Amino acid sequence: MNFEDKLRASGLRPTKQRLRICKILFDRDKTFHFLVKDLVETLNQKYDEKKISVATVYNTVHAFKKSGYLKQLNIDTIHHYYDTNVSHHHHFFDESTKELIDLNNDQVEKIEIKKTLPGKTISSVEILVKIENK
Amino acid sequence: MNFEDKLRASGLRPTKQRLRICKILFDRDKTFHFLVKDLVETLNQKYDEKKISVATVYNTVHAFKKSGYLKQLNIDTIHHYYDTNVSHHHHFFDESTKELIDLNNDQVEKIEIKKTLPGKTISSVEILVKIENK
DNA sequence: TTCTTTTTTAGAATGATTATAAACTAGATA
DNA sequence: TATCTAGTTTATAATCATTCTAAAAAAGAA
Repeated sequence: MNFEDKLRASGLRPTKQRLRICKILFDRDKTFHFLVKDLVETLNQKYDEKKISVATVYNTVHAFKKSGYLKQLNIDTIHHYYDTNVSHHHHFFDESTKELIDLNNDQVEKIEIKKTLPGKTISSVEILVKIENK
Repeated sequence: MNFEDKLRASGLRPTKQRLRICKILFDRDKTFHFLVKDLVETLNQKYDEKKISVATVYNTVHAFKKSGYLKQLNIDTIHHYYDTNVSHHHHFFDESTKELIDLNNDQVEKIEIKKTLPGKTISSVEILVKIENK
């Protein structure tokens, strides 16, 4: 799916700013974890004729999250990461570097939750493996 | 361990304010999950002759966290929960009510992580089970 | 073009948390 | 008990990510 379609599928017109955001987020073959402030910085370094506003970046990220192209991760106390890998998977969080690393489903034994809660249904099961330097 | 000792063990003098915080946090037999803002509110409702300042509450909570009497949980996007249950365990997070529920180790099959990362060691493995109303 | 709607933007507002610096207290000592 | 000193509390300001606002700019249709 090209960027224009991705944008239109999210109910957004393919504007210059939004296409630039797409280029950075999806123009790669690997998973990409990012903080919005880093994304803004990257955009403004790359296209420095005119700075993109934080509001636009937030709006676009939210629209992508809503339409399922991004997943939000709350790991660190303050910052919220986004992940371009929206398939079900888990994460390592490197406490030394504050880096996120994907941990695929098939790299973890199936998790069985023995406790059930009446009237409730499980919407997701996520493992966070915190790691640090040996 | 009484509150005075708990405080002294955290390198804190047992002041009136800190004892009040202890009373609310540890004077119960069950796990207690809380947000700092709720704790401040509770304190000020209970002892309303003179309001306790947020700074004191944060300082005390941080000291307890540092000395291992509290565990911090980053689940919700904005708020950070603290948990008086510092033993290793997992959580349900009810997305409908924003409530946290403990999930003990023995209620989950042992998790095996097949992926290893060179130079890194695992410091914790935490499961977050998101639930919602059926 | 011209019109209407959507988008972008700078800057203000918000809300949790942290820092600051001055007033206050605990505990020790004389 | 009075005094001293270090630790504590507090109000207030500062910070930082995020959201809101309202006006200017751009897109797309007619």
